[in-house]
Order: sequence, then structure tokens, then C-alpha cells
Amino acid sequence: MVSIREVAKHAGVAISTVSKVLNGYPNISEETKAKVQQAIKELNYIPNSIAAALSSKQFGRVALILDPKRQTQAIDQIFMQYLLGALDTAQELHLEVVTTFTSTIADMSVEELTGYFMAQSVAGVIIYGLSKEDPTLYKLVQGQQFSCVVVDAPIVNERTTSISIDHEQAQYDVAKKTILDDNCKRVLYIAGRKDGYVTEQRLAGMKRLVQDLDLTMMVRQGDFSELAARNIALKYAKNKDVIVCASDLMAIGAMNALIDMDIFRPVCGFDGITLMGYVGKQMNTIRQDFYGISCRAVKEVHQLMRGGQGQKVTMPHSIVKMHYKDIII
Amino acid sequence: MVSIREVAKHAGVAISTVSKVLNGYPNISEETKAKVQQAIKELNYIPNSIAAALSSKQFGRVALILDPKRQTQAIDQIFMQYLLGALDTAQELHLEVVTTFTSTIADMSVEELTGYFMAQSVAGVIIYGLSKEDPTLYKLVQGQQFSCVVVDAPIVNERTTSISIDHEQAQYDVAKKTILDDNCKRVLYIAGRKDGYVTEQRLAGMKRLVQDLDLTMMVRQGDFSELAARNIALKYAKNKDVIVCASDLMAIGAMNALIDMDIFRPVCGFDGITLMGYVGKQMNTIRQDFYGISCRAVKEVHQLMRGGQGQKVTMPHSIVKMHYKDIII
DNA sequence: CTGTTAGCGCGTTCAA
DNA sequence: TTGAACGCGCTAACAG
Repeated sequence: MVSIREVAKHAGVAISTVSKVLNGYPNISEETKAKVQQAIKELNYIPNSIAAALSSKQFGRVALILDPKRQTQAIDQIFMQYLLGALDTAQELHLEVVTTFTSTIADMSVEELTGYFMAQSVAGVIIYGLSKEDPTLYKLVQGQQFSCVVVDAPIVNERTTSISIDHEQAQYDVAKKTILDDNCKRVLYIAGRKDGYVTEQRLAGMKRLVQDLDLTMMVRQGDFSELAARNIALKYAKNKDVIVCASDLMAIGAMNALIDMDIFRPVCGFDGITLMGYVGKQMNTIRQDFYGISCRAVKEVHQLMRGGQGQKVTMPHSIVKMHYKDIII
Repeated sequence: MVSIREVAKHAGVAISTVSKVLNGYPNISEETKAKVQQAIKELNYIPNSIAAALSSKQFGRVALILDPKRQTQAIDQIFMQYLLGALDTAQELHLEVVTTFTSTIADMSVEELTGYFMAQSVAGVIIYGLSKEDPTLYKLVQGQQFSCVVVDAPIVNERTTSISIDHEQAQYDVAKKTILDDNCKRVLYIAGRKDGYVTEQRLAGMKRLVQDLDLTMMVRQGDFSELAARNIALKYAKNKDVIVCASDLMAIGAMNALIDMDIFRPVCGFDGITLMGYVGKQMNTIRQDFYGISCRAVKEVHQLMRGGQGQKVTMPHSIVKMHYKDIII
């Protein structure tokens, strides 16, 4: 294993000089910089990220906090996109990533969690889909001990950046399109879980749409569960004109309920997961670039860790109708 | 951040003593062990895994090498199960995990890859679905510089353990059940990619079955692609009695081809992914416990890193018919 | 059985 | 502009 020591010897400089070149510090002559880089190439030197993390608290590692539902594996695609985006970008920025599932840290207090991350030299945290009722992670973010990026939660402070699409507008857009296509009036809206920030925002979009188009709306909590959505549709869909769902999975549940009841109503979803293309019925949905969002999240946490300021970032979205022919490859 | 030093001071012992209790070394009196554990509890001490990894090469970290297809997101479920199993078990065994996608290491030579892992204090590697034609990873395994566990590849040596279900038997089982249900004679077998070990093994199972049941079989390479399987089915299914596919995704492609042709043939798949339950047609498939396999993989790599011997581990499998009602929750 | 000591590879003062 | 020296938190010989 080739260490910084050997690079220094090979280049005929001191270890600290190599370190400075590596980390882009100023006050190094072009000449020595070239010598060092030459030596790095020749020896095929790769800096030991462990040692670097141990030595410097400043540019530590990034923890990814994901909350995959162990039951509903149909949406694993979203988490994989998050992971792919994060790991790709982390490699680009030379950040080390720690993949963490919420189950791992479920019964820790803020203090324990803080210690846990500190012990791993974690300086930045990306939280995907923070629940409003997760006090520990919420406190972690508010504590501002770590540089945080929250995806799909509207928390911003000195050291916290928020990233998401405009859920209010997206829900408005996709529902409007679906409703205008069939000239509907009576809407059944199957919302998400109460403790999610996006649930509120999407509901707000629906309320605005109801006003703008002069509709009537019944709202029920589907908790992002396919089965719950199915049951809600079975119960209430009959005397509605359209079913708007806050997730693709719920849209699939609702659609299957309609098929069982042998009635037709337009349904729209939210997310754009591949599964939508497999269920036999084309549905409108919002497509988010989960990969791109995650890339951006890593870039933002990188900024924060280098002294950047927390901010709100809004990513673009689009409306698509999912077809099997677009899915199969 | 509370360090081992403070624990030692608090317990009134030396640092190394704390380290020894931490790592379960022998030759520590019950009394001091109790004192130390008491101090650990009181101070809420969490060992710094970074420092441990840096200091000791022996019990370093474990790299997970996954190869998720960026296109075919329908099978992300499998990778998430692998990840969940690995992370859960790693936490149990106090192992640190580095999640790696093949894209990250795609254009490295063995030497570079070795350096890359060494620089990260990686001592163990778990490779999920090693391709026969990945020379770099293959050499890495054969080089025996790392403790390796290969999932679904039959490589065993001093420091390499192989884990998988019995693909030959599984393919035999699921095809036999499907064939006997409908008393078929002419089989279309859509195999996987040529460079996969499992492809061979499953094909061997089919050959045995053809002998045992006195069938005729046409074999085509579907490359684990839904579209390829669809095209194969469109071309050859007509004068066959049954279509056996080496993956669920290919079975779905084949089934959709049959629907388009408006003919019926029994189809069976392999994997047991959730998607199978959504496509409207019930199909036999092999269910593997990807989560459990991954748990076992981590346990095995843990053994290897502590001096264990490489071996072959076979996991159980079962045949299921996928129903939508079993999927929706 | 316990404590002392020397690194692991690197970042970072502080002199030179 | 460069380099020597210290320490990050821990493990592992070795000495006691």
C-alpha cells in the first residue's frame, strides 16, 4: 500500500507538502506541485480516506439516511435512484458516504445519534423524506451540529439545505391535466400520511385547484398504502368523477379497485415509478428525477461542509403518462 | 466526543484494557470487565470505527459490490434486499460497510482496485452476481488479498466463500411443476446472459429435466432482458407448449408477448420479485430470500476476516405462484 | 492479568 | 514556500 510518505520521498518533498497539493491549498509553487502530481501518478497513489477523516474533522464523511419500507418493495426503485445519485456524486467530489437505514438508528436519542455520527467522522447528513414526527432526526437537523440536507422537507437554517420539487405545484399540475381531460367535477383525493411534509403541500395544491376549477373534493388519508387506497376507492369512488392519488402505489390500488367494481374513473398518481407502466392502465403521474435530486443533495452538503449557507432548492418536475412501451427495454 | 481515553480514566484502567474488553479479548478479569462496561454505559461511549479501521488492518471494513442495472429498475427490489440484509447484519457484528456500485470501479485495473480498497481499510468484499467475464473482480477474488464472499458465483478458495441457492435444482423444480401442471412436451427455454454463472447452472437443471421427463427443448439467450424475452417469445412460442424463463422479468416479457399474440402458454419465472404479482397473470417462480442470503454473506465475510476458511454455502429456495393478493399490503 | 508504547496515514500548526 | 513535529482514536506487541 503506497502512502503519502512514499509519495513525498519520491517527489523529494515533505509529507505536508504532498498533503497541501492534495487538498488544493495555496502557497505551493507550480514547480513542486507538478513534481508531486507526477509522483502521485507514477506511484498510483490513492489517499487513505480513513486516515484523512480521522485526522481532520472538517471534511468528514456524509451519512445518507434512507427509510425504505421493508414491506412495500414496489418503490425500492426510488431509493436505489437516491443511492445511485448520491454515490456517483460523492465519488466525483471525493466524499465518503455511509449508507444508513432508519431502522439502524431508530431507537437512538439525539445525543446517541450525534455520538454515533461523530464516532464515524460524519460531518454531513442527507435525510431523504424526513417525517414530521421523527423527533430525533428533527432535533438533529435543528441542532446544527452537522451540515444537513433534507430531501422533501421544508427545513432551512444556517447549516441545513432543503431540496425538493414543488409538490404543491406538481400536484396541481397533474390533477388539473387529468381532470380537464375528462371534464370532471367531483374529486376523490387520496392523500399521503399525515406526518409527511409533502402530504400537506400536495393537499394545498389540490385545494388551490378545487378553487380555480370550481370542483368539489373529498379527502381521505391513504397513508401511501396501496391497500388503504384500494379500500378508500372501493368505498367512495362510485359517486366521484376522478380519483387523484398522492402516490403511484395508491393510484395502482385505486385503479385495481375500480377494475374490481367494473367502473371507469380517471386516476392519477405521483412519482413516476416503473411499476406504473406494468399495471395495464395508463395513468398520468408526476415524474421526479430522484437520481438528479440526490446528486444535487450531495453537492449541497458538500457546500455546507465547506462553510456554505443553508438554502432552499427547488428541482423541476414533469407530467407523464406511463406506458408499458416506455418501460420495456 | 467521548474517546477511549476518557473511558479508561473513568474506569481507572489503561486504554488498552478498554480496547480489550471492547473487542472481547481473553485474559481480562470479570471485575475489570464490569468496571469498564459500566464506564462505557455511563459515558455513552461509542467506539470510533474510523480509528479502529485505521489502526487495525485485520478487522477492517467490508465493501459491498452491487451491479444494479441503471435501466431495468423493476429489479431494484433485489438490490435493496441485499443492502438491507447486509447493513442489518453488519451492524449486529459491528462491521462497517462501504456500499459500492460496479460503475464506480468499472475502469480500474486489479491493482488500482486493490489500492482503492486498501486505502479505505477494506478487508472484506462481498460481490453480488459476479459476471464470468469481469476479469478485474475475478482476479481480485483469486488474488486472495481480501476476504471475499461471492453471491451466485461458484468460486471457493482459502479466503473466498460462495453463497447461493442451488440454481440447478431450483430451475428444475419450478419448470417441472409448471410443465406437469399442463402436461407439456415442447419447451422454449429463455436463458440468461452467457457470462453469468447462474445461467449455466439453470440451463443444466433444464437439461436434466428434459431427460427425466422426455421433453424437447429449444434454448435462446434472453440476456435477462424483458424486451429480448418478448421478442423470443413472439418468434418461437407458437409451436411450443410452455415457456420457461430464467428470470421474472423475462417471464413478464414473454407473457406479454403471448397476450399480444392472443395465445395461451404456461410461463414460469425465477426470482420472486414483487412485480410478478402486478402483471395480471399468475406465474410460478422461484422465490429466493435475498435478504437472508445477504445476511449470511456478511456473517461469512466476518468469519473469513477472522481467519476462517472459504467454503460453499447453499441457501434454500421455494416455489411460489405470485398473486396480487399476496403482494398488496 | 494489566499497563506502556509504538505506530496506522494523514491534516495542521508553527518554525525555518 | 517548505518541512518537522504533534495528534486524531484506536489496536497490538511487549513488558511488567
